Amino acid sequence: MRAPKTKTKIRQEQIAQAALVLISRRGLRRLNVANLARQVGVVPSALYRHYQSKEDVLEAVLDLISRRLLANVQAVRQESADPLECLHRLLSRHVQLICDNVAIPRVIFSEEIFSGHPRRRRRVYQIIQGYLEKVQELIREGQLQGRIRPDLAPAIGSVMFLGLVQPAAILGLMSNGAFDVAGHAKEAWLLFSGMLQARKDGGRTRMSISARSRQAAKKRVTDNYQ
Amino acid sequence: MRAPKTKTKIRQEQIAQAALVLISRRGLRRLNVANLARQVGVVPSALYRHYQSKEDVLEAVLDLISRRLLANVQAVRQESADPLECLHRLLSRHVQLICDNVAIPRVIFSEEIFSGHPRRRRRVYQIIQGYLEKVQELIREGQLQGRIRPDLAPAIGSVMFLGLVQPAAILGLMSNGAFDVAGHAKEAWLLFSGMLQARKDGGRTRMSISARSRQAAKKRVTDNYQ
DNA sequence: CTACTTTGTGAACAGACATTCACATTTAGA
DNA sequence: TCTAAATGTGAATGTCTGTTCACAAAGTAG
Repeated sequence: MRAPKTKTKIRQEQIAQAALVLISRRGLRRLNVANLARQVGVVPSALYRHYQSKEDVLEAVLDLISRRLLANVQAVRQESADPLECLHRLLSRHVQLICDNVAIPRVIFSEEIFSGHPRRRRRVYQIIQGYLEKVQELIREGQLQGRIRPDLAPAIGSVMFLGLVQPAAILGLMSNGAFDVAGHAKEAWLLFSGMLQARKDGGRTRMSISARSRQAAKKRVTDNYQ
Repeated sequence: MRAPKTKTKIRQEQIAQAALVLISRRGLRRLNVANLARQVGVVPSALYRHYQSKEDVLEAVLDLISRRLLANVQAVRQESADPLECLHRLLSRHVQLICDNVAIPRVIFSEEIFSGHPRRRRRVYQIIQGYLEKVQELIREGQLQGRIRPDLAPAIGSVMFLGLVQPAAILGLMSNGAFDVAGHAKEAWLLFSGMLQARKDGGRTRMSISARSRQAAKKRVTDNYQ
């Protein structure tokens, strides 16, 4: 049976999506051109009309992942104006995303990335850094509003934020879903958010953070943007 | 040139070590029997005198990793009696270990594991769980001594502990060492240990934690051991 | 010294896999 | 309608890689 001819732009999208599905199902390791073609509904050699190599397909998959990650950031920003609440929602969405789409951690943690062509590794690094940037922005805004302790370096906080999900995600993958990722994230958030709001000294109430600290946070934001 | 005959027990150790070295250098993906044999100083087929398959070599590598992880736990327990101090030292040692030995995160995060034979995946899961167990014990002891807040579930705390290093380790891998793993761990520990010691209510000093909370922690220890 | 076991070697095999190419079919533009 | 470009197909190729096997050399027990 012959597959209907389809514009390259659309096929490229189909192929990337199909790859994501297959990776979710069987892992990056067992993603080969034959399976990918079958999933799309064409013959292996047809893929080469739309991508120059398997490498390029992988790159497209990375773009897909990046877009989905950043879409979550955009979504939570529209749902709430409170940075702390945004972070909370982002955590939930992130968990949801990687649970629905196991391919994401599979690809991000994959050996193929670490030891693969440096170009691909740099791409993944960019993706993670891009995501971290967004988290840092939220942290800075929280500091400006006095909802997050001003002595927290946003760079550290953002990586710790990732740390709330990442080990859990890995355990979830390896336990075949037995490990309760969402449950962990929920508990971990309670502790983490407590830490975000903690005061170094015990004297003041949560909302009356000193003006000097607020100034420091403001300065850091400015520094980071220049 | 012919390699000297060597007892299987010793060769097995050599092969596993060599594999770890090669994985550190070039990644699990590019570890093949040819390279491995060359590193050991024998011919490919010779490996099959000592291991039944490449799978088995990988298994031996996992054992090696497990032993090194647990050795750190044992070491810090001898260095200090204070559970909190133990955790701190464990963190430092862990960072040191994975920096010196990039193969460990490479293997643990590898796709080969997630999507490889279920037996291997279960083995890695066991290794991580074993490590987490030890961390949980330290947390429980800290709770008994009133140094760690009693309302923290050790299981959550232990996974969060892992989260202090894991994302950093990945960033370290992908940035080619540009990301400062040790620096992050240091900062993250300050925040994390603050969280461990935080009180839910603001009324008491750190050392006079309520007897009831201590009792709760004690009970959890008992529950977990039966 | 002899016989048996263990370890090492080189060659060869087999399967998986990405990629190429000549040819067929469909689409789009003039 | 005619032609050229775009897309799909089947077969074939070459490479990488784990594994096997018959044979050689070294150790070991009697």
